[in-house]
Amino acid sequence: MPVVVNTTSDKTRHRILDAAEDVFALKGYHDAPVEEIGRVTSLSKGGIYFHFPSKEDLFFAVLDRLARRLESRVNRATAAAPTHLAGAEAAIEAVVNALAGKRKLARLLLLQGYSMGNSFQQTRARIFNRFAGMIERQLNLAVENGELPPVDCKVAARIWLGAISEILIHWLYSEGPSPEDTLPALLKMFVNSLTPAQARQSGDG
Amino acid sequence: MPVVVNTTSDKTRHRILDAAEDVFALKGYHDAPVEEIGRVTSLSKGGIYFHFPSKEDLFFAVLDRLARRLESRVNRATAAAPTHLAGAEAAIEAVVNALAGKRKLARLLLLQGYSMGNSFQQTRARIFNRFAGMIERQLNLAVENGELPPVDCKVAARIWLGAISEILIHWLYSEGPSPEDTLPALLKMFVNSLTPAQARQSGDG
DNA sequence: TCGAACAAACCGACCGGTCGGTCGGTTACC
DNA sequence: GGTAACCGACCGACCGGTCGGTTTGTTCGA
Repeated sequence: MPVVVNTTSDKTRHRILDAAEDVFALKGYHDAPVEEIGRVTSLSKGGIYFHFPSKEDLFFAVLDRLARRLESRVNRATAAAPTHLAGAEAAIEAVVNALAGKRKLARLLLLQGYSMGNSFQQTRARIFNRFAGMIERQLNLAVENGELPPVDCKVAARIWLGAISEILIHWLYSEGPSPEDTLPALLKMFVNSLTPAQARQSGDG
Repeated sequence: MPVVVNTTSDKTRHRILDAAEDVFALKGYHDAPVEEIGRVTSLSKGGIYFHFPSKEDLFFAVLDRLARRLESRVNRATAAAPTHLAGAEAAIEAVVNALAGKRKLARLLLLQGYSMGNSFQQTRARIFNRFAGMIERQLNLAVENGELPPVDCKVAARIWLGAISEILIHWLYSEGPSPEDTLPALLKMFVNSLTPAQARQSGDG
């Protein structure tokens, strides 16, 4: 039942993906010559092209693998949550935690994805849409379940996806503390944003 | 007092910036040959290079001009707001409104730089930091003024900058309705996120 | 056990095209 | 006649992709 195929070829394929992940993450699409991926793999350019039809395809394969891994991690986190709202929080937390420790992967997923130019945009959109969808689904369930008042879940999911993305990107440059430290504040605002505000007393400061 | 210099040269410089704005916005940095900017300007490649030392410099000049314009627009909006919290809202609204009507500029500011490679990241960070700072300042004032309870204004500003950025990017891809339509929902969540939530009743659905 | 036969995996020189940047020269204007 | 503005042919580097050829591994018949 498991799809066991060509062992040798498969192993090499993964070696190439690993190397490409490193090189693309570090240099971006255009500044990463295929030859360099070959160097890291101890393979020639021809060897790479034996396994992948083009540089673009290789790049897409790297991103897809990464997104799939992250996605399953998020799914596990949401499944373990006691409520749907907690599931949404867990989803956000999972993404941040997964990328906070790994600058390389964060760079790849959040920045270098754009580096290919216009032809890549659909893929970026697809990946981000998938994650937005995961948050949105949790929020919808939370609303149906009465955990939340009716809110625009589509917009909310997009907002918070953007929020964590920007937090992570900023961390990538700023060399500041880990974004995991800002998680409590972020999650608090997240929940607050979805629940009606208390009647505010007029300013007294 | 205003720096009036070389009229001829200055005019051409602006013509080049205008053309570059178009071409870069449409094609992205990497896929926009300098010659094409020349074609639009009715100038030769050499003519371009007489006014700008490199393609990178030209691109940065385009971005700077755009960011500066947007910034002054935001400043005007915040200055006109009755409270500091309203100022923060106005800042967000101003950015969205400014870019919602102009796909071209939004693409340029939010996407097309990345194909330049890593040297773009610093500029991206600088621009985003400026806008985050503008929001943060308003929030700090609002807190000082008692319009808001104490919140982590740095994190909040970054979050909401990311939110509007992602909303706009998604709109750029999705060809959906204008992001101005999501503004009410967005601003409501924005204010809610900064104010303590009502005691929530336990789920009853 | 050997080795012929075949294919999968891999090599790396090379091609073709692109494009940033240069530079000797020309034009326009004072 | 001097200078700022501009031209455009050209250079050189880079790099994705190709392809004829070599190596490695596997199969199978004698």
